[in-house]
Amino acid sequence: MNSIPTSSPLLDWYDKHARSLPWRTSPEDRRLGVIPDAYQVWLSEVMLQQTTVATVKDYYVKFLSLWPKVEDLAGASDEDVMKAWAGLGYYSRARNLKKCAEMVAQELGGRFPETEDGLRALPGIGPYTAAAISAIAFNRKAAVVDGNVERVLSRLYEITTPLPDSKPDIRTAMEQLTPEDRPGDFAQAVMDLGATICTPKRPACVLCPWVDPCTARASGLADSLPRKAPKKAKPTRHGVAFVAIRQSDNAVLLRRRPPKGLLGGMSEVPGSIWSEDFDFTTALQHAPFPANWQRRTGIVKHTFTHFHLEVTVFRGLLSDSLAVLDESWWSSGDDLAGEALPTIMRKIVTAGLD
DNA sequence: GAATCGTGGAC
DNA sequence: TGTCCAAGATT
Repeated sequence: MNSIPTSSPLLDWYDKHARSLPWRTSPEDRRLGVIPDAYQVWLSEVMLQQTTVATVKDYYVKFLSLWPKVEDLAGASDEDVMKAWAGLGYYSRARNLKKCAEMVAQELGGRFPETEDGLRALPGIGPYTAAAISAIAFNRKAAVVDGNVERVLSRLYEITTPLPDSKPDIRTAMEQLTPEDRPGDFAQAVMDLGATICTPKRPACVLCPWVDPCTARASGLADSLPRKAPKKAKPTRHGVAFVAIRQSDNAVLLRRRPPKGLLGGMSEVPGSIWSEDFDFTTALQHAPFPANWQRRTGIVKHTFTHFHLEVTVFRGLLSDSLAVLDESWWSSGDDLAGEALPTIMRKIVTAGLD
């Protein structure tokens, strides 16, 4: 055992075991000369940033159906894009997606740049996504480094330095490992290997095409790599939210969040800020208007990237339609279902309507 | 360099 | 129930 790692065994494995995904050009089709659509590659890669394949699939199909070409997406309204993205998370991706589509359609003649530098200049495209698009859509040699690659190469070369300090070494290794011939398939092969064989826990080393050259496998360290710097604890923030219900049609009062920051540009029900030392004695001061607000039993709990949230929900039943306040609107039925409501807000609305 | 920025599934 | 973490980018 302990040969020098090369791309060949992995590419051979990929030819047999590549996952079939809606945005992927299979190795067979590639051999037949099928050219991937850069728009489709870009769309999928942005959606896949920190998001699982299973979650992305339906959103990808929906977006491609709504906006088949980059010009279609560029011509869509910001609101429609945010509505279609609702629930997928990391909403700055959706804002940047729209900006990027506009730049490609209006300034680049509808064609995505082929180089990493050219791609990197577009909003929402960082080092990973630029390399992925360049390699997958344009068959250019680029070191595609994502979380899978970090894990697979940390084990293959037994890199014991904790992430993120080990990133430079991992990048260098990926640059040297990536073949001139099939850089896109190779990148996807490493990612498929990481997703199905070289998994974070209990890797299936006996099935791995790189088992021979894998030094972590030889030393028994595979399942303990990569090492990572310890994470910070999440504090818990509290707040209140108000579900105003128009009794005639069960419409709910909504408003827009500020364009940047947490859930930026998305819709919400009126409520307080969320803080660690929220003062519940002033809860009703955050209501959109005076009413017979009734506290719902149970608290809506949600966890964001860097804090836990516990929201106390109030419901108010309105017999007459009040004059709608600044930048607010009523929404019911199919309209409500299609609103740009992030998951936390859907939980709150559900709690209010129960 | 460290923080910010969502969500759902696996264990 | 809590933690991990998934095809990261931006500031």
